[in-house]
Amino acid sequence: MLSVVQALNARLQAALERAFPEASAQARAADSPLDLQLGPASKPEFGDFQANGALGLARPLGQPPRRIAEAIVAALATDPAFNALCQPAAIAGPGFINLTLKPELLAAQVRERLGDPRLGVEPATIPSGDSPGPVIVDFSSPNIAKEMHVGHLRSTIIGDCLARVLEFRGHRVLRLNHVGDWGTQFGMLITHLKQVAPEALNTADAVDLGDLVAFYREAKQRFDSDEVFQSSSREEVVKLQGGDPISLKAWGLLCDQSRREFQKIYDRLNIQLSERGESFYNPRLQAVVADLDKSGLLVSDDGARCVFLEGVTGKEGKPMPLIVQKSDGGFNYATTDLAAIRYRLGPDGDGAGRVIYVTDAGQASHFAAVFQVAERAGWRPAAVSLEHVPFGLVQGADGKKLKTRAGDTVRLRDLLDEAVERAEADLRRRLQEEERTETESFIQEVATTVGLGAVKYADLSTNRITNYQFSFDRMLALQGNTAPYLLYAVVRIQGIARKGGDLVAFPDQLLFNEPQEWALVRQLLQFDAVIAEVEADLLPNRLCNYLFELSQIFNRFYDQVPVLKAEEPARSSRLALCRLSADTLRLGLGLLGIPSLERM
RNA sequence: GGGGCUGUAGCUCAGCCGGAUAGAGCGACGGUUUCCUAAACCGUAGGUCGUGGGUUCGAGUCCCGCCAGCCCCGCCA
Repeated sequence: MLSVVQALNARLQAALERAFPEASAQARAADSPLDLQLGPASKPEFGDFQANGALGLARPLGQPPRRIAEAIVAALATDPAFNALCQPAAIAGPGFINLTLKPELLAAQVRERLGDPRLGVEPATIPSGDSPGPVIVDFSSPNIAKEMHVGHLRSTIIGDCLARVLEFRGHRVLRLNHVGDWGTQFGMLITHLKQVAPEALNTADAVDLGDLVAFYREAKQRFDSDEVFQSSSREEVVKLQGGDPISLKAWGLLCDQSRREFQKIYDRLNIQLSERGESFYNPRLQAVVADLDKSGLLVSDDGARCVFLEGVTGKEGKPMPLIVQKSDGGFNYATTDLAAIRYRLGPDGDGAGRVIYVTDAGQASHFAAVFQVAERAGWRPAAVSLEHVPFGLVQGADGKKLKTRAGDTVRLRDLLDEAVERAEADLRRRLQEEERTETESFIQEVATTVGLGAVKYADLSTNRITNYQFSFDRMLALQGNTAPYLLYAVVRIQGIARKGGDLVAFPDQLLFNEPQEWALVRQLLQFDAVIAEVEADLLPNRLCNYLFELSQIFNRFYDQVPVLKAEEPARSSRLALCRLSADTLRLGLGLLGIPSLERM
């Protein structure tokens, strides 16, 4: 209904101009045009929209707000275009203007969306002329030679959802997996493996990933305590970076092995990603430093080469540096991130129009620093935005970082297994209670969809910036703001279809009489506005919240208004609401990365 | 010491550009099934929006101070 909002706003502006021509002209001349503050109604009884602007205009116009509202309402009353959209505007309280759309208009809007695969969501407007660069979503980013753990959960799920929403809007999206596949950790690992498990370095899968993780831990320990080991590790890094074939082969084997493990998780979660790890930027690191030097930003300090940040002071009020080349000549993650920005924005690289980094909130200052340097180096074209999309920690029931009972980090694989197992146990218990019999493949499909969907939904449904408390019991609960509740709403509609409801053919005119129908109509028509919001604010919980409310409103409708047993013409119109509800829920869930079910 | 984030019902959380009487779910208590899957629906109770100031017609929302928790701060990522 965004187009309706736009039209309405234009009518309000016109009414304001006619009611207060001098003041409007003056305000426009002063470059601060009067605004009637059109927004959604805060309560259903106020109608569809409300304009709050009259209150704020009282002072500049020197009149009581109610009289201003009256003048605007009077102007609206004589506007045919307004009258085509709305019932007569009403003034309430101190000067709010309440607007209610005409029922015919709402019914026609619903009719238009039936069978529309976009459900009223406009494709992103592509500026004419040169083709716009892709939107890059940088997410997931596990480390080679480590297993994916709960720390990768949020980035992976949130990043995928944002990418899906942007793709649906019609943007070209590059989903980049910036895996940690380079740097000192490989020096350590390779050096250690040479001594304890040399076969791992020249034979694929000679050791399994779990062992590799253990070797990694050992290597790290030796690195921290053994100076000889430390220096041979550094030599190993130099060899690797220099392209030594033996080191490169070993590195390649390790990466392949990890990659296959990651892919299992991504396949399971149905997540597409293009790997472009840190190593990709290795040949481009030197140029970063050279470029910063050329633009006069580079300063040598204590043997390290760095850029001093503006507006960020450390101890004793001195500006903080961002180190881009260590005193030993090596590069660090800041260099890699800068090289990535330069490549992603540059005409010889991706030429991106928007770059989104989905990483934990702890890296906020790092990204602020890196973005600032990129900015000052002149790498960011004016229209391009670099956005850090931070999220909070995953916590256990104790409010601390989620760990296993033994105190280890939780492997993602185990976490997903447990979600599916619990969903399966729930389902089997329910089947027994209801004396239903279902095939094994049905049980597996439902358990998998519910279990994985619950994990995703729980993560996406809270505002990502806050820490989030992980709880299998809550996310798998059958009622409340959970994946199973939403999935069930879809299933109920499928039930209507199975019992003979035609969800395909509809009359030209839809007729609604019941308040439950109108509530559903109004909610269904908000979909495009919600998608626009998610695209702008990158907050998936807005979409979750919308879908939850839609499910609630649908369930109320389903409970209180008969569909199949209704007489025509009500029956067809109600079936139309069922159809649009199902399509909206399925599409919405799909954008969250959650497939829907026919039965459950 | 500097910076960031958070603080809303017993618990978990929403709250958009500052708008009308601050919302939801869970939990608690009470009700609804000859009817499309009750994995649902309806109702009741529950609040000093951490705290003190300020801005204004109006503040959970904006600004400043303070308190509490978490996170980051030169050669790890």
